[in-house]
Amino acid sequence: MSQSGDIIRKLSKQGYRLTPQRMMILEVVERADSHISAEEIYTQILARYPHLNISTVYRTLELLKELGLVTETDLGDGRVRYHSMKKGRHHHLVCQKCGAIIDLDESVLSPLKVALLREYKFSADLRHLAIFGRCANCR
Amino acid sequence: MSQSGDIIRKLSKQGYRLTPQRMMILEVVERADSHISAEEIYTQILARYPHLNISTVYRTLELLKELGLVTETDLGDGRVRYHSMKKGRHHHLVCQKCGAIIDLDESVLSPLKVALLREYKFSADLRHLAIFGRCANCR
DNA sequence: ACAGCGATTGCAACCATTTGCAATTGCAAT
DNA sequence: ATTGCAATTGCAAATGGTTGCAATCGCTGT
Repeated sequence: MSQSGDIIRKLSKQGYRLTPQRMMILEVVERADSHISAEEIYTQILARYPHLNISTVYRTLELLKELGLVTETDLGDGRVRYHSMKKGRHHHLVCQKCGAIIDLDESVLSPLKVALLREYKFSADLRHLAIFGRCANCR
Repeated sequence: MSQSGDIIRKLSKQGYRLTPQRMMILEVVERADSHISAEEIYTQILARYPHLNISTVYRTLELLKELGLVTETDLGDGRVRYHSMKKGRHHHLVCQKCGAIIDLDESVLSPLKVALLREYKFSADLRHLAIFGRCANCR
């Protein structure tokens, strides 16, 4: 964790405490192959360290979101998934028929972001979106 | 309910049954001032007609969504809200600081829809979106 | 090293929504 | 009008996530 120092500083600078639970949760999210659910984070940590409650996982993920370290997205499978911001921004197209998930570059949404800013003076938080619809094969 | 005929035909044509519960739920959604929650639909009907279960409300709303009669949207207050399709399409900008909700014309999202169709051959279902961020006053 | 205080955690209860299943009911054929 | 059967409902349990509160713990100043 060469980058932990940054995060530790970021936390303590804003008056947040560095607890073992927080460190482990952040570590699991950063290590994760890709999008990981709260339950998955919870059971992974519990296997090695039994002093953790699921509500702490949710509260910590909320904090990491506010600090801009993770993003969340709902791919439509009844649970929210989290993703380390360090691993790059992107979005998803989710086919409602076959379930295919197509990754989408951030740039596709920049015109929308610009339009909302210009026409409504609204700064949209389009960090990690899931857009539902039908893929090429399912129409 | 001058339009009920349409809906009744639409239901029975596809093998769905016309139950009193369904009729009342649809009626309440169509009558509603604007975006209404499942719980609100449930209690409104229960006041006059006691044979209704909340899970029937959810299942009926799911059906009405599939038939294109209602849309749902999550304005970030921990419950999903429903809206009659007959009352026009629109989207919402939700300010995460002050909670302001700005209504958005459908047209703002058409360039995105076109781009996704052209570049990804993906037909996006952008029926009733909530976009989160910061409004003009809160930046 | 220790005390004090506020931040954080665990716990249990709660909330909105979904699901499996048996009982009921709408509707088509008779 | 009656029957048969699949669609629908009600119920109760389960799911993912949130919250209030008392107990605990990290950090700052001594």
